[in-house]
Amino acid sequence: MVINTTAAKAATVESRRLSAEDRRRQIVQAAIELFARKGFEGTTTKEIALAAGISEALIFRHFPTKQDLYSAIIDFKMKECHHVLREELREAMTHCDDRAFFTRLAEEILRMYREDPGFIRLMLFSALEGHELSRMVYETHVAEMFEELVAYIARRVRERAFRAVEPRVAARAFVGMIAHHALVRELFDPAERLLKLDDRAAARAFATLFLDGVAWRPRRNRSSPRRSRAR
Amino acid sequence: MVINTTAAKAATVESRRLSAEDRRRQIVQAAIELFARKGFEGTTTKEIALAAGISEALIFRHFPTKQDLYSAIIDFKMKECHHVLREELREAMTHCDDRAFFTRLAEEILRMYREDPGFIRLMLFSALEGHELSRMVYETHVAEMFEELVAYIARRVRERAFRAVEPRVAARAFVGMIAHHALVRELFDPAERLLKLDDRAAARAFATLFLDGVAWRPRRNRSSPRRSRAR
DNA sequence: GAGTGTGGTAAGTACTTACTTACCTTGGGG
DNA sequence: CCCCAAGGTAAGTAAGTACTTACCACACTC
Repeated sequence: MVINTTAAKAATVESRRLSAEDRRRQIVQAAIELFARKGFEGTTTKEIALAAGISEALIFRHFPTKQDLYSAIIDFKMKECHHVLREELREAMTHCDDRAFFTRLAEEILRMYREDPGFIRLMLFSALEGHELSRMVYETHVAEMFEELVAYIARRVRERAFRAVEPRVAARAFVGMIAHHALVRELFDPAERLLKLDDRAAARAFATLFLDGVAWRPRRNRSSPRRSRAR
Repeated sequence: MVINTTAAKAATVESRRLSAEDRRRQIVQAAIELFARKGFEGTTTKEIALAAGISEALIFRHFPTKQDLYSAIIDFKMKECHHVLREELREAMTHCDDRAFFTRLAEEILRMYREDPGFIRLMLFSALEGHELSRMVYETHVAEMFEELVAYIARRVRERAFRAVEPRVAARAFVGMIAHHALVRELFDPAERLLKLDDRAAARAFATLFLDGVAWRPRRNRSSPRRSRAR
């Protein structure tokens, strides 16, 4: 098994004389981490250099300006995102297995937030600081996923499996439950004081809630007491 | 009608020799606006001075450090927030008018985001940059509102008006729909390309969705065709 | 093994930052 | 009227900041 010399070195000595491409990638990685933690404005090129274990000058050899480094991050993240819905989701869609579809979708979103919290922080910083990253990701990847979800809901409405809800509203509502929950846990309540819930249980609960609502309604085989559902 | 001299001047001449208290307040206001737009790190004391129409030195006469200015903002915002649920909401609660309660609650949240987008930006920047503001507001005001909502849902579950949902999960879900929608519009899709919806319609739609879910279920007086709601 | 191109850095530069100092200005009470 | 405390500022300072310059080191070719 032949190993790339530079890669081998990088792995062992923690970087000495990488190829330009490897070094660029390494700098981008370090920058992503720092921008996600402290924002673009809050991060200095010196810190990035330190984190990457190199001199500040080397950053500027690879990226003429700090802004160019940010642009490289955008390219990197735009390529990395592969948000075409996963196979099992498509399968649930074609089988009209709503419960499975929405549960899995929720799990996917929660997994994304859990596995790469830096990305959501990057997106938020980007949106707040007015950089392009968030706009680009939102207009391509997020919009694409959203439209697929809308299309599915619209179909289920046509098929009379769903009530006559506005598909775009329903889609926003469902994604909202999940994304808000994940965001709150990441940003505001990491100790989960207000709500402690593992991802699978959350996905199941939100999917159920989305499909059935909370208001009690009579089922065939039940007959519990019930009070006003006024107006 | 007797008018405070300094206040009168402030109103007309746009600030000349204010009282210390008035000046402090004015500086805090200017800082809030800038921190909300560009974050703590992204805002310079010079900019704040310019926005307030005073010299930089004056800021430091009133606030020893930039961080102290931020702390003053926290105090200010903590007092300003008065999130005890409004009267009409309490009324809907006691009357068990679920439809009205959840619609109004959604309207309130949407109104808050709409009227003071700066506040949510401040909260997000605070959480991302790791300052105290977001933690304090969340642990007091947000938690308080959340617990009231949880209590209401729990009661409605006991009364068999709601299915046996986990109240905290349901509360998170409902707030999530609304907050996510408002956040997306503020940060990612101000042009409302993915979903255009005025606040009243949104509140109504989300409340309905929360109460009834999307899945079609037979009603007394209807009999539409319907397909699998598998598993 | 001299030459050369590429990876890498130490030590700057010009400018900005949060924060100071030393000094004016004003209004209201004696 | 005059005085002085409190409001206000011009002009700093030291420590960053993004970015440069001039130079070194090593691998590889001829």
